[in-house]
Order: sequence, then C-alpha cells, then structure tokens
Amino acid sequence: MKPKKNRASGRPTLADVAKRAGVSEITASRAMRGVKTVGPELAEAVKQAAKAVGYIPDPAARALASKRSRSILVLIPALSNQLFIGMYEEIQKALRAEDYEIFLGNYHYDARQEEKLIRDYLVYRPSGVLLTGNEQSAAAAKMLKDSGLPCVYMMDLLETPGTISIGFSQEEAGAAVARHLIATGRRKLAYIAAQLDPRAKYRGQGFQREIARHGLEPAIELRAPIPSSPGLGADQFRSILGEYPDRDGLFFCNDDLAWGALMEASRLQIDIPERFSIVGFNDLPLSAHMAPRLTSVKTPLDEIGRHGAVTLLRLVRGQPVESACCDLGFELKIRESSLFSGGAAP
Amino acid sequence: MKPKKNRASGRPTLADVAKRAGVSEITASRAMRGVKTVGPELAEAVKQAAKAVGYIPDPAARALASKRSRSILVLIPALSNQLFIGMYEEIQKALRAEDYEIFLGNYHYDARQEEKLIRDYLVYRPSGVLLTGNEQSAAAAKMLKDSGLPCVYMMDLLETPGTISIGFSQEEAGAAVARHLIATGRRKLAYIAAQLDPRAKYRGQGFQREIARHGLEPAIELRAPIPSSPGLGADQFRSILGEYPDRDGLFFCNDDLAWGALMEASRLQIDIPERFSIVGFNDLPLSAHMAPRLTSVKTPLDEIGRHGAVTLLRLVRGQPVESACCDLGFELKIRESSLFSGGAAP
DNA sequence: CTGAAAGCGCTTACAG
DNA sequence: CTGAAAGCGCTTACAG
Repeated sequence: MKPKKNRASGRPTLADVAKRAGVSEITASRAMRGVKTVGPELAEAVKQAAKAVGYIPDPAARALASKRSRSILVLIPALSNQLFIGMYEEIQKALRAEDYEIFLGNYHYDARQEEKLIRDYLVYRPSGVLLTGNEQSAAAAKMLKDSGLPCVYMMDLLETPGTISIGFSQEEAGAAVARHLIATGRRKLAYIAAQLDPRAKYRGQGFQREIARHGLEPAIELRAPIPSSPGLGADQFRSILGEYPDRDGLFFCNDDLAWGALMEASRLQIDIPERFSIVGFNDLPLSAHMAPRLTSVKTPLDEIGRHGAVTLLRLVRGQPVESACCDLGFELKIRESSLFSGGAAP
Repeated sequence: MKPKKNRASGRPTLADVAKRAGVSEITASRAMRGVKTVGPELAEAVKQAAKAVGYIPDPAARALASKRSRSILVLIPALSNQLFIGMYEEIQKALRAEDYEIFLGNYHYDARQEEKLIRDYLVYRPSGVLLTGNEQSAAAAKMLKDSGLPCVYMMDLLETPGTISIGFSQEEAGAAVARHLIATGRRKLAYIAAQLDPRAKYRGQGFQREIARHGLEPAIELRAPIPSSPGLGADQFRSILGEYPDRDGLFFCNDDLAWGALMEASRLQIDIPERFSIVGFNDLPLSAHMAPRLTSVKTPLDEIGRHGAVTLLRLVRGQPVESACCDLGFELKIRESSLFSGGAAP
C-alpha cells in the first residue's frame, strides 16, 4: 500500500470492474454504457465483473465528465390540481422504466417560479425537458433554447415550427360542451372559472364561439382571482342564483368547482338537472360518483403524460419522432347533471 | 492560447471567479460556501466577482469532490391520495427555501418500490432522507443505516431510540371518533377501510379499543384489497345496507370513501345523519363542502411536512433537534354528517 | 486566514 | 475494436 491521500468513497469504481475483468477502464466504461464498438464477449465479461463487485456508476462523475445526466426535468403547473397527478404518474412510470431520474418542478402556475426552476435544474444537465403549456417567460424560453435540450410541450397544441407538442384542443372541448347544452335545450348559458389556468381561457373561447355560431346570446362569464376549489364553486353557484337567476346551463372550467355547485344545489334543494344543467371539466374520479353524476369532459391527461415522456426519450436518443403536434382528443361524458327529462338527445 | 484539449462547458467556473477576485480557487470556493475562515472583505469580493461573471456552481463537480449533494430524498407512499400533496408542498417550500433540491420518490405503498427508490437515489448522495412511516424493507433500512444519512420519519410516532419522528397518534384519532359517535348516541358501529395504508390499521385499533372501553360490541370491519376511492366507498356503503342494516355509525378510514358513501346515500334517499352517522378521515378540502358536510379528523399533514423538512435540515447541519418524537396532534371536525337531531352534544 | 497539490470517478478525444 | 492520457469543476487534506 502506497501512502497516498485517500478520499475515495469506498464504493466499487470502474477501476475495480476493469481490473477484475482484465480490461482498461475505458473499455469497462464503454461496456457498461452499451457502446457498440466493444466486442460482445468482452462486454459480457465486464458486466459480470460489475455485478460481482457490486458496481454502481457514480452519476456525479458521469455528469461531470460527460456534461449530461440521465435525468429529465418535468415541469408541472400544480400538484394540488388532481388532474396533473395522473399525468405525472404516467411520466414517472415511462421515465423510470428507462432508468431516467426525474427533477420535478411544480411552479404553482407562476411563470417566475417556473423560470427559477428551469434555472436551478438546468445546472444538473438533464437530458431533456417536459413542459406543460408554453407560457414560459422570455428568459425561461431563452434558457431552454440556449441549452439545446430536447423539449416536449404537454397539454397545448403548438403551431410553432420545431416544437413538439402533445395535447388536445381546449377550444374544441369548450365547443363540444356548448353543443351538448344547446342540443339538450339550454339557451341561457354561463361559463364559470377560477383564475389559474391559461387553458381555461381557451375552453371559454371555444364555448362562446360555438354559442355564437348557433346565434344564441353569449354566455355570461364568472371568474375568480383565486385557485379552483369546491368552496369557490359553491360560492359561484350562489352568485349565479343571485345575479343571473335566468341561467339554465352552467359550464364550470374545473370539476371541483362543479362539485361545489352540486353540493350547494343539494343544500338549497335546487333540482339538478331540472333547474340547471351542470357540466364540469377533466372528469376527475369523483365526478362519475356525484349525486347527480356529473357530466364532464374526459381529457387525455394520462395519455399525454405517457406519450410526452416516450416522445421526449426518443428525442433524447436522437430517434425520429412521429409528428410535431399530436392531438389526443377528448371525450364528453354525458351524465345525470346535464340530462333533464325535457331535453332532447345530444 | 496553448493548444490544449478543450472539454470545458463554456460556463464560468470557480477559476474564472478566483481570477477576477484575485484570489486562489480554494479561497473562492470557501467564500462561495460561506466558510467562516475567509476574511469578510475577501468573501464579499469573491461574491461580487461571482455575480459579475455569472458563476453558478456545478453540482456534479461538487458532489464528486465532496461526496455530498445539496439535495434531499423525499419518500411518499402515494401522490394520488390528496393528503400527501399538501404535505409535499410544505416540504418543497421549506427545502427549496434553503436551496436544497428534492428527489421525490413515490412508491405506491409498495415496500419493494420504496427500496428501489432508496437504492437508486442514494447514489446521488443526498444530504438527508425524509420518509413516511417506517415500514421499509429490511434491505432498505440497512441501506439507510449504512449510508449514515440523517433521516426523519413522518406520520408515525416511533419509539425506537435514535430515530426522529414527527406525526400524530392514529390510535388516539380512531379513539376520538369512537368517543364522538358514542357520545351522540350511536351504538352499532362499523369501521370501513380500503387496503393501502398501515396507518389505517392503527386507526381501526384505536377505534375498537375505545368501543371496548365503553363496553359496547366491537365495530364490524369492512376492508377492500384495492386503493381508496369514492367508487369503493359507494360500494361499501351498499354492502353495509345489505349485510349490516342495523349499523348506525360508520367510520370510513379515508374521506374519499366517505364521500362516495354520502353520494350513494343521497342517490338511495337515505337520510344522513338520521339513519347513519358518517365520519371520514383527513379532512380533505371537499369534506367541509359536502352535502351534508362531512365530519372528519383534521390531521396535521401540512405541519408534519414543514416540521419534518425543517428538522431534517437541522440534522443535516448538525444542529440540535428539539425532540426525538414530536406529536402534532389532530382535531375532530364535527359537522352535519354525524350530528343527528336526537343526539347529545359530543 | 490563505494557498498549492492532489484527488473524486468518470468520459472525451486521440491514437493505433 | 481497445487503450493511455487528459480533463471535467470542484473540495479535501495538508501546510504555513
């Protein structure tokens, strides 16, 4: 033993693997990474040796030498909104199956927080970035561009050339809700939203556009400067009763608002759907179990997450990607809350 | 310019900062880390220089050299259960405020997944670990112990010497629910659970213990081998009606089960609380807005998250910690679903 | 209180 | 297809 400064971690290193396999370190490195130029039997011997000594690559050393880490930055506007949980679960499953670690950034619908997360996590040199929407700040967009990292945008369908996006049309979904309400005889509509999500705005626009197309009066719009919640929905329902008692069809931009409205209606003994048709959005698990069961738009969040992750991984590997703008559609789930007996079929 | 192999990232490094500040690299390093031995004016000069050149420390180089990264591993049993979201948000806030990155591991109540997450993330050399419960596998427990990392256990109160835990007594909470039901005249009780959470078991035990103490017949128990959901709660409520129609007080181990039961009751036009008192657990945001409003146990999840993160950070810094086992209590929120007119005050 | 040297564990960039 | 050398950007361990 030479008297040498020892700062080693004690864990087996590539040198240990190489020695055991009787090859050089660099060959061991290539074998472990699956680089093709290594002879198959040598590669196998190295892997055996790695297993024998219990070798686990050090991600820090890897990142320092290669300027790249086996991780993906995932940016999600909120965790409190249940819809993104399912999306994240699918992302997680797809990414971890390929041994990518995740840096999860939750920015609370705040572009500045998103920017800080991007700044903070880019120094970890992730292999790619999965974003929700494209309302990034100019500075954030520049950092992403300068990084040269592959990015996939979830939720919105982007027209920008060179961007890969996966989602569905919020406007079409809003329009579908309008068509359903109109087809079931509703004429006095309302669009009721919290103030969080830029996508809720597109939904409202699609809703209004379809109403206009039918030559009906525009829906009144309610908006609150606070996050979506059942309590807010209950309050908004009472506002409708007080200020717009002539309404007959209420489209809530989120299921949780609609839940609150249904509960408040029950408390006030207002018949749903007789007095009001009520429609939610996202079709969260509880909605199908409400009393009355809530009509909602089932959005392909889980598929967006899965497909987004898989697509990003293809980009990371330099593999071809099918399409630049992938529309996964949506499904209107018509249930009791919007099917009053006097109405026609949708 | 010497003809030298260039593998640099192009980003400013500590060498750039040192040169600009007219000090050695190591002094710059110490100044950036806030090591006390650096003279105050020198430290200031280095920080100015860092800002001027736009220096950001490379976490990979840091981790490689120091064998420690400025990150915390956070292990949570599930994201789909809303209660852990609030807890995680608080953890996130506390940790990011101190510039720690988070490795979030979601193990779906599966000890093997938890073990894999620990194995995978320990190689990143986090500074500490925040765990939920202590049902880790033996291998996982050994890895944690061998790592020597500070750990904080959230949710359960652990007796094991040397462990730091923050939570509340599930048994006490279960007992409190029993006391309330009994005090309001209920005698035929049921405990209704999904099969996910070991803590639900303790709740049930506390519930039964209190019932026995009052000399009443044990609560019947319903259990399902699937995750908690409103749909399951609705099914379980129908089972009670069919198989145990004599029951008068139902304690659901999770609010979402209770929501499903309330909805099903409404659908079947069964009066709550006249026919059944219904109590949930965790007091999720919707519960106070149900019709009828749901009695539930408000658990200090957010506080557990915050306190857990802060305590772990103290351990990481080697600062003293107040207590080894911190009980944050709970609060029974009595609402309409368990207050039938014939009942006495709790 | 400050610094020159060495080292962390990998991969890149050349050679052959 | 395999390897010797150098380097990634920081911090540890000694000195003084």
